[in-house]
Amino acid sequence: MAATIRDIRTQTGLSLATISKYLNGGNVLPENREKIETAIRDLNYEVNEIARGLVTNRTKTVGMIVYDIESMFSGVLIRYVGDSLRREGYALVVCDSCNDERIEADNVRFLLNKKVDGILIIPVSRKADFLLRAKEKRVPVVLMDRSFADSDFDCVKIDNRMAAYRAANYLLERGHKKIAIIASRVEYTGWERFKGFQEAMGEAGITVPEEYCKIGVHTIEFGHESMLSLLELPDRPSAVLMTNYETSLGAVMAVNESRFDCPGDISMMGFDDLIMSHVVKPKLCMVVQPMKEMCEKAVELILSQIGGDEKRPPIEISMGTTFRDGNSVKPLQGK
Amino acid sequence: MAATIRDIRTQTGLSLATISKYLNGGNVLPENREKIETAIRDLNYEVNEIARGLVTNRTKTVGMIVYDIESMFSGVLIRYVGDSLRREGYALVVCDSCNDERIEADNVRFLLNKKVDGILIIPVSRKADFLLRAKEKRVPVVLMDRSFADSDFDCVKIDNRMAAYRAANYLLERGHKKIAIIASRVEYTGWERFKGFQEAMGEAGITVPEEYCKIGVHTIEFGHESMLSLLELPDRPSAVLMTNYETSLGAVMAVNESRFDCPGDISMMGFDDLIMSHVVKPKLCMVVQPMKEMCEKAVELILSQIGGDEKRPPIEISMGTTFRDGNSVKPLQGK
DNA sequence: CTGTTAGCGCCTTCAG
DNA sequence: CTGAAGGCGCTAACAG
Repeated sequence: MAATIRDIRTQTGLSLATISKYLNGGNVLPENREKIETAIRDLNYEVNEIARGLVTNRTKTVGMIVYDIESMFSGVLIRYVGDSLRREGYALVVCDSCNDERIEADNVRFLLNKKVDGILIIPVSRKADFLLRAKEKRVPVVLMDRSFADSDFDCVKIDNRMAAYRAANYLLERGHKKIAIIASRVEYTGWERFKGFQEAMGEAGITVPEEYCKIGVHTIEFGHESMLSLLELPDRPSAVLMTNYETSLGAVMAVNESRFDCPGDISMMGFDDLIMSHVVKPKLCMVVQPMKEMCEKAVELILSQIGGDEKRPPIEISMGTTFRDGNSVKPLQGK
Repeated sequence: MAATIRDIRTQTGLSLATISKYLNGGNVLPENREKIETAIRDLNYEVNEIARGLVTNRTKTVGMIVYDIESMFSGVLIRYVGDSLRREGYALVVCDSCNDERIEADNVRFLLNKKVDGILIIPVSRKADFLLRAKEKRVPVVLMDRSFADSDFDCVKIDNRMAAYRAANYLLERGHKKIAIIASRVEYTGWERFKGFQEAMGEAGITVPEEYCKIGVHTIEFGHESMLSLLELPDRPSAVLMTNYETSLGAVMAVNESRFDCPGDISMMGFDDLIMSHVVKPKLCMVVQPMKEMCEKAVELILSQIGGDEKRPPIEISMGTTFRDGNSVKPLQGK
């Protein structure tokens, strides 16, 4: 049996209160402190977090609900979040929504039942209803990567419209006019990015033909097939913007398998500098999200909610993106 | 405040014991059962797992330690394990060892401290020392994907040697003699597979030249650069075996970027049918691991240990692999 | 600074 | 089948 606080009492002759206080960083006479410390060592004592949790109503555990754990993007977020949390002694319980709103709602219930101290979530649903229970129970929630139309939750994401807007302008400035896009109607981010793209094109006075707009899902497959069909178009675009990691990867593969050359025949601009870019040829120009910073910020927010007694208004953080230069975009003569 | 068992008492007039028994599936008079059930609904009662855990010494939580959470392989395992566990009401706490033995040992300590009911682990270390503490505390452990030289833990994996052995023979039977391999000296599986490969080649009376053996790490980068350098060899191999998902992916990309054609100039055989294969050209021949089954089995084992009172001897399950046919291997005229 | 005394919410003997 | 009482390991007021 593991040693308990009582065993320490019998060995030191001190009272439970004193020992507890010591364990929680209170002030104790140096002489007693000494005694306790040796007792802890002798007995191999470790606090029982469960017992502590029962009284403090804290579990030192936070839940993270991701839209799809098989996506690279989720994987990276889990990693950074896990790291940051761990550094503060918190465990991370991961739940996968499999891109399904029903499962997502279920995940929230599950985590609340497990008494997590807070929930980080990359939501699938576009409405916040399913988070109501968390709010009722006053379990802090932080949205990541995506937000709701009128959310009053903390949220950490990037400015998706702006990112795509700037990406489109980058291409426009280099003389491209026939620009296609591979985006998503399912994923919030894909949709936002599509709007940013449209905005830039609109301002440039260009109407994007329908066959240049590949709006589907953020998967490797979709990126792949979209790029293939774009390449086969009679009036081939001169540049393509892929709005996330998976579609970027799929599109690059498609081009490399084809008889076309990038950037010779077609220019490409991607999203999310994960592994691929260090490997793939050509070196892809891309919009880079500050993944690590996002995660650290999200953890900071959730911990501040957990620790904070006075509740503050929700904070929505929109981070900027950066460009990574490559050689996948050819400047055209025009302009 | 959430409702407690006491609130149910006041509403039903029954005693705590009766209610508790009901909650744990015991027999209760139908009339009382009725009362309790309506009270539960009225009060929105949910058992407090924390409190229950304190007395039963169970948390309904298991930990999973993966060697590297950014690897696709880990991602898939986490997914299936999480699913199976969840179905039984268990939460999954994920820890990333970042391929570092020190972090790995720390993860074990952390999980034990969090009082998980069991630990699933894809180990980084090749020795089991760091798991001793778990054994002392009688926390069940199940190894996944990799095992130790003399482990007495439950373990679920594939027969790596045999898988590679058969893969090599597949190539040999189709007349290939100049076969190269991309494997790993770091990852247990890569090393095992390398041995299986060597065995098959040895039996075929072929000595594999040193420059055909790319032994490094299981990363996309390594697969990529290895394939590039193999392609540049004066005496180019006619076929290459990649021993895991990441190296397969990297190698395919390398070939597609190069001036060589698969299977025209070079044949390829990969490992692990994750996403890539549905996308990539050519359709890759590969060794497929029964990921889902492995995970289900692992969960079954850990739960049986958790639930079982009498302890049984450790079980080591070695699953078979299957082939997925493709068109990345060209039969040679010889033989 | 230290000790005493209650619980946190639940389960589990025991009697009845 | 039901009820009463004790305790899981720890924290949180209070007094001293």
